Amino acid sequence: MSNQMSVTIKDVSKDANVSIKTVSRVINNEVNVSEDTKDRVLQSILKLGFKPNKNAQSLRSKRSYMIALLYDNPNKHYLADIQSGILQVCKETGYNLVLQECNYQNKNLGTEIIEFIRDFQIDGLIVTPPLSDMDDLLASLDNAKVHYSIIAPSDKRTSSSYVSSNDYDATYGMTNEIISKGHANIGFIKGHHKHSASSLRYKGFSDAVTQKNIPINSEWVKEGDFSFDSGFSAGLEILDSPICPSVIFASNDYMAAGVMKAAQMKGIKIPSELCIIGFDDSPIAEQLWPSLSTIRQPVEEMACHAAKILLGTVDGLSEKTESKEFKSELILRESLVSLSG
Amino acid sequence: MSNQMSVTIKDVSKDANVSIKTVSRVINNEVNVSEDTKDRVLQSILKLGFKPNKNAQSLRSKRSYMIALLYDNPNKHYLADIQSGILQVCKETGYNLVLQECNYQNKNLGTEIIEFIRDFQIDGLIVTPPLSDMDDLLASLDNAKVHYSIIAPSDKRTSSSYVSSNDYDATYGMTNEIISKGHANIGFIKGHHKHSASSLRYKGFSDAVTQKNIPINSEWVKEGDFSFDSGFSAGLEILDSPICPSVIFASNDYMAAGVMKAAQMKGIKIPSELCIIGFDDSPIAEQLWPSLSTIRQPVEEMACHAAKILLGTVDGLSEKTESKEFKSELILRESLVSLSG
DNA sequence: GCAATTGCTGATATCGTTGTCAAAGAACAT
DNA sequence: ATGTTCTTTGACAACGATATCAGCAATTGC
Repeated sequence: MSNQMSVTIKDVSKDANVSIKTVSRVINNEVNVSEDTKDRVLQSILKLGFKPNKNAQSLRSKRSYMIALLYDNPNKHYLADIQSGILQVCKETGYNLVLQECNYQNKNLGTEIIEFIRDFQIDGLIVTPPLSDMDDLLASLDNAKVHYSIIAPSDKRTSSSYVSSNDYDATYGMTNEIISKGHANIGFIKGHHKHSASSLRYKGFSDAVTQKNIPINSEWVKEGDFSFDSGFSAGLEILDSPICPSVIFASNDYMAAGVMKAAQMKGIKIPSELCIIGFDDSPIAEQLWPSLSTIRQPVEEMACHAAKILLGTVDGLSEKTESKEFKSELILRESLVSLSG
Repeated sequence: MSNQMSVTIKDVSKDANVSIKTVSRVINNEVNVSEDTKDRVLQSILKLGFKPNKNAQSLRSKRSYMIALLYDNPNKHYLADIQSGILQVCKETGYNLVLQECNYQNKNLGTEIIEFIRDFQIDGLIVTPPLSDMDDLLASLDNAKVHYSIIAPSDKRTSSSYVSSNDYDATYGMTNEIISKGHANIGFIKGHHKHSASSLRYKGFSDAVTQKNIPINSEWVKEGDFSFDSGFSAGLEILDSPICPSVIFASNDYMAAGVMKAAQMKGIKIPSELCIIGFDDSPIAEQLWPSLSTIRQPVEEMACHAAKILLGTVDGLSEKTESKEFKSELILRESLVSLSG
C-alpha cells in the first residue's frame, strides 16, 4: 500500500510508536530489540509499505549496495553467463550490479578503478579474465583495501577469494580421450598469452601426449587469441603443412569453428579426415555441423559462487562462502571419432 | 592529489574562501556566479581532487545518476552490443548502468519495475524487445512518469522516445535481391510472435514476393522463436516437403544456422541446392561455411542513440536528441547464389 | 540491600550534498 | 536622493538513513 510520497523511517516510527533508531535496528537486524517491539515495527513497515532509501543508507553507512563487474572484451556468451550468475545472487540479496568495461592495456587502470569505486562507493568487485591475471592490478586493489573476488585467477595461492576451473585437468582428460581413439598426430591452438588459462590448457595437453610418448610436432602448434579469425588462420597454416594431423585441438570453440571453416574450404572432410576439438561449450559448438566435441565449464554457476563469496566478505552477515575450484565436463560430439585406417 | 579521507564540499569552500553553496553552484554549473569566484573554486577543486559524493547528491536532489537496462532473454550478442552502446554514453556523461533482467510473462512486471526505480531512484530506463512491445508495461511507466527510451518499439506513433530499425524495408529489399537471382520457390521462417519485428520482417518478405506475383507456399512458411533449435526443426519440416524451396529466409541468423545444419545433415548442398538467408549479422553468420547472407542493423549505434535520447530528457542540460529510425544493410555472402538450371 | 551489569530504548548529531530564502551591493530608473 | 531591480553570495534547513551515547529498568553478584 505505498503512496505517492515515499514512506520514511520517521513515518514508521510514528506509526509503531517507537524512535527512529529502533526502526533502524529492526531494519538492520540488530540485537537487543525485544520481540514485542520488533513485531510492532515490522507490522508498521508492512502496513505502510516502507522501503529504506538506499541513498540515505549509503550516505550514512558508506555502503552502496552495489557491486561491479570488471571485464575486458570477453567472449560475449561468457560475459552473458557471468552476468546472469551474478544477477541471481544480486536479486536474492538486494544488491545491484553495475558494469565496468576495462582495457587491460590502460596504464592507469588500477587508479581509474579505485577512483570509480570511491566515486560510487562500490562495495565490491568481481574480476574476470584477463584482468584477473594482472597481478599489479590486484595489488592495487589489495592496497586500497577493496573487496573483490576473482574468476579464474592466475595464481590461486596468492588470492583468497576466487573461483576457478580445472583447465589443466580438462585438456589433459580430453587429450587422453583423443589418444584412446587411436590418434597420434595432434595439432593444438593455444589461446591468448595474456590469459593464464591459455598456458594451463596447453600444459594439460602437452603433459598428456608426452606421458604417452607421443611427440609434439611444433608445426602443428600455433598461438591464437581466442577469436574465430585467429583460429581460422592457424587452421589454414596447420593444414598447409606437408603432413596434416588427424586432430586439431583448439583452446576455445570460436577458434575451433575457425579451424572447421578452414578445413571445409579446403575440402577436408570432418570428422573422417580431420577431427576438431574445442573448449567452452559455446552455443556454436552444437550449432556447427558436424557438432563440436568440447569441454564445458559451469560458468554461470561459477559466477554465482563468486558473487556469493564477494557478498560474504562485504556483508558481514551472510555465512562465509569459500573459494572453490569447479570441475569441467568433457562433451563428446560428432567432430571426434576413432581413427579409421 | 586525493588523500585517504575523501575531500568534501566543505573543504573546498574553506580553501576557496566561499560558502559551500557557492561551491555547489559551481559544481552544478548554475548561473549567477562571477567568473572570478568560479575560477577560484575550480582551482580549489582541482587542487584538492574533490569529487562530489554521489549518494549525498542523490539523496538531496532525488537523482541517482543511474539508468537501467531492461531486457528479457535476448540474443546474447545483441545484448552485449546494446550494453556497449549504452556504456559509451554513460562513460561520457558520468552516468552508470545497472542491469535488470525481466520476464515478460510476469504479471506484476510493471509494478516490480516501478518499485525497483523508486527503490534505487533510477533516473531512466532503456527498454528492449520484447518488453518494448508490451503496451501495458509502457503505459504503467508513463503513468508513473518514468523516463525511458525504447529500442524497436511496436508502434512509433505512441512513443515519443525511441530508436527503431527498418525491419520491413530490410526483408523487402533482401527478398527482391533473392528474386533477382532467379529464385521463385522461397521458404520463410518467422520469429517469435511476441516481437513486433517478427511480423514486420514477414510482411516485408510477403509484400515483395506478392508484388512480383510469386505465390507463397504455406508449407514453406514456419514460425520459430529466434532460437537455433526452432530454426533447425522448422528447417527439417520444410525440407521434408514433397517439393523443396531453393531458398529459405530465416528471421534471424540463429534460425538460419539451424536450417543450415538441418540441410547439411540431409546431405543437401549449400548453396547449390539450397540458399539460406539470415538476419542480424551475428558473428555466427561469418563463421559458418558457407557463410550466411544476412542483414545488419547498427545495434550498438542504436543503443548509443537511445541512451543519448534518454539522458537528454533526464538531464535537462544536454541538447535534446531526437528519435530516429536506423537503416539496415544487406550483407551478401556465400549462402546466396543465382539459381542454376 | 546495594553496586554492578545487562537489555532495551530514544534524543540528537551526523553523513555530504542541494534547496530556500534573505541580505548586501551594484546598476538603473525616477 | 530615493526606490526598484538585478546579481552575487551565504546561513541554515533539509534529504532519510545510521551512529553515539546516555538513561532507565530489570537482572545479577556479593
